[in-house]
Amino acid sequence: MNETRNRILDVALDVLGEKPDAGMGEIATAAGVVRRTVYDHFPSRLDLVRTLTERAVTEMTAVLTDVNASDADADADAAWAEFIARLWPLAHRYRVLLALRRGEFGEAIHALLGPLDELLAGLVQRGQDGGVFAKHLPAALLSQAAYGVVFAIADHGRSGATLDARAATITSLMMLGVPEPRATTLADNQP
Amino acid sequence: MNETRNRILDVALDVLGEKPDAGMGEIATAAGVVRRTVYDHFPSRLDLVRTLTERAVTEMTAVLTDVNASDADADADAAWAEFIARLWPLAHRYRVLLALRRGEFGEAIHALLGPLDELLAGLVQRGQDGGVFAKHLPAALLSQAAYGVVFAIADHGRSGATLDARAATITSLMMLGVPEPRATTLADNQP
DNA sequence: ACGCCACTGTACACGCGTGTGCAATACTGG
DNA sequence: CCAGTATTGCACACGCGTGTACAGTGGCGT
Repeated sequence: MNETRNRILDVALDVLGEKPDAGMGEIATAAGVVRRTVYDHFPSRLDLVRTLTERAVTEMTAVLTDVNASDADADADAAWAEFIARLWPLAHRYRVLLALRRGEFGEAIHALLGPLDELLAGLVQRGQDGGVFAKHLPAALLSQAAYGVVFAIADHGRSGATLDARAATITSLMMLGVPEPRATTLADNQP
Repeated sequence: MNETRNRILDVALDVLGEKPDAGMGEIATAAGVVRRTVYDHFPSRLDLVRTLTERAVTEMTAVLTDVNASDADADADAAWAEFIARLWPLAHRYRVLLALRRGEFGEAIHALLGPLDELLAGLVQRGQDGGVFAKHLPAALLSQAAYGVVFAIADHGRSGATLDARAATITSLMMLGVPEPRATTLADNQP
């Protein structure tokens, strides 16, 4: 059934989130299904992981493009703050991507994440050009570092606490070069 | 011979730096030795990794305690800047620790790194108490995030370029709450 | 009732990395 | 030159995860 497939996907995200190198067996059991069944839906482990990643990229890209569209006129720091706020629930859910990017399928995963990386870099670049973000690092690196920290914080105490969302927003803004008072204000002005 | 042992250790650091999940075979070959020989020096893979980690912790701790001692009177941000500057060559060398911390021996490695983490948190705490570091995150988390970024940058373009040391120092200082002008100054005042 | 379909259960082949055993061989210091 | 030690070269056992094969079972709609 298609419901089973989605359940496997959801459970896999949880399981891999806790243990990135979990095997098909563990995932199957956690999904209340037999290993063989998982292979019926996903011919190989890579297929599973790829599907998961595509899902993540799709959702995150949607958020980022939406933010870019609605804040096209605002300062990049405000856009970033809104992005992180809306990204937060996803960041915790897909925190496993951090670990997945290195190891086994790193190559394949990295490729899927590529387009998102470019969007991110673009936003940071806009901020640097506008003078709201610092230029101690090229946009490509700085954006990676900043959202890497966001994911790292999301991985922390294991829950999507709103408190942490605030901290993640502030921290990432500061490392982007936004002064603390302004960063705090932006983080608190989020819905 | 003891020289062989050290060579294995050195090579293992390189190999694992490139590919954290490299097997004993790859390490042995890279060291110009047979797999069996590696096992003569390190009974298990964990022994090898643990030895490597202990070495890293020892060297890094030495740097941090030394900095703490010589800058006990200075502001924490200056101490941090000096710490990163002196840590830099090691950070690149031991960048593999980032990956090692998760996966297989994560537990064991984490334990070894514990004492160092505390030192780090202590320094950040001092900065927070002194008002030079921001308090958007508890010292324990903030310190982890900050030196995580340093290692991440060290892992980037694959060389211990001095330029990157500067960027790493600035970035970490800013996320600790140090305003950009001050962060830049501190980064440039390093020997 | 019947057939379709998802899922189960079990078994097997395969590759791969770990760790061990042991005889043979190179090397080094006295 | 000889002894002792480091290193080599296989061989093997083991565990583990992947991916496949195939017969069996349960539900569900028509």
